[in-house]
Amino acid sequence: MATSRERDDPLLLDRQICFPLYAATNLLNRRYGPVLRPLGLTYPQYLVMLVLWEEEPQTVGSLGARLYLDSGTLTPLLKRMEAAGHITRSRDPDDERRVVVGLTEKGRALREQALHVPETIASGRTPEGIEELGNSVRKLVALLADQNSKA
Amino acid sequence: MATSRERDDPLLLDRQICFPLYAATNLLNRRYGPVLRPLGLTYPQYLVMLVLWEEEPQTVGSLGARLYLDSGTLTPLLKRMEAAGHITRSRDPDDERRVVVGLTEKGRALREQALHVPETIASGRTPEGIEELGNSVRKLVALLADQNSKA
DNA sequence: ACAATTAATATTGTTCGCAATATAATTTCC
DNA sequence: GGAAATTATATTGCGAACAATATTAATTGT
Repeated sequence: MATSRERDDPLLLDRQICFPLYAATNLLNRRYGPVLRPLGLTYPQYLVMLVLWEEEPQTVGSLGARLYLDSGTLTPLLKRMEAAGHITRSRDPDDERRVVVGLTEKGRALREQALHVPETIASGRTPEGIEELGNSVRKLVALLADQNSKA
Repeated sequence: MATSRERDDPLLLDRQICFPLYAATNLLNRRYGPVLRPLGLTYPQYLVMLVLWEEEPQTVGSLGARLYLDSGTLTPLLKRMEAAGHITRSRDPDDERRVVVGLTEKGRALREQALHVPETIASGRTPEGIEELGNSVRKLVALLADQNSKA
């Protein structure tokens, strides 16, 4: 009889593409934690700062579009960042539905310290072809985002 | 003066390898949700079932080692799965520190329905070289897990 | 044998992440 | 110009995910 360990079993954990992505994300998040803690940021908060350091101000919606997160996630996260003094939140006078997110001086200054983060994370052996891997996952993200938006 | 938009800025969001992994995981989780809901499973619960369908019973520790999760995550998750009737939890009589996790009949039967999950998720266009991508991410996971354990 | 150490899991507190829903402002369309 | 539809954000409720700590059982050293 067929067992659950057959090579062509579609449910083998090691055949799931999703699982290594899930595991890598958890492991990376665990690695970023101690590095970002001295900056007073969590990993998703760090991503918000990366976006704001590139372009500021942004609306909640534009941040969500860039990071693939919705307001249910962003609103409380941004409130915590506001309480920590990193960002400002205010209604757009021209369209009161929008909330405009900007950097405080403290938030802008934090960029200097954050410059060390990437190399700190990458210290130690970096796997072969990490650049190519990044590009492949970016394509996957684009495809998933496109398919999700159509569904 | 140097702006934050320079091509070699280490803080550009699009240069971060971590971000596409994070985004892909979120997008995939969002896609699995509706597919798994009829089975009464969340995505991490589905992963636990995949492991148990391969080999049963398992301890909390062996599940955590396989999925790169600790007891703080697994204990409440397994309790919810027990409450849902998918699994059993009991102390190992030979070593009362261990909690042994097994499948109920309902949990075993669920495998039939789960057989359709992978193809349902993969329906639609699959990106070029998805196999190779899986292997690359698996290598990254192995490296990260190794480095984290040594730290 | 028994105190000290180690191992396995559980608990607590905080922060995501999302679906579903609610609220309020703006556009559209007649 | 005003009702209806749309847009943008917020709220609620639930399920992860993890650090730090606690609890209990097994193992080790003397």
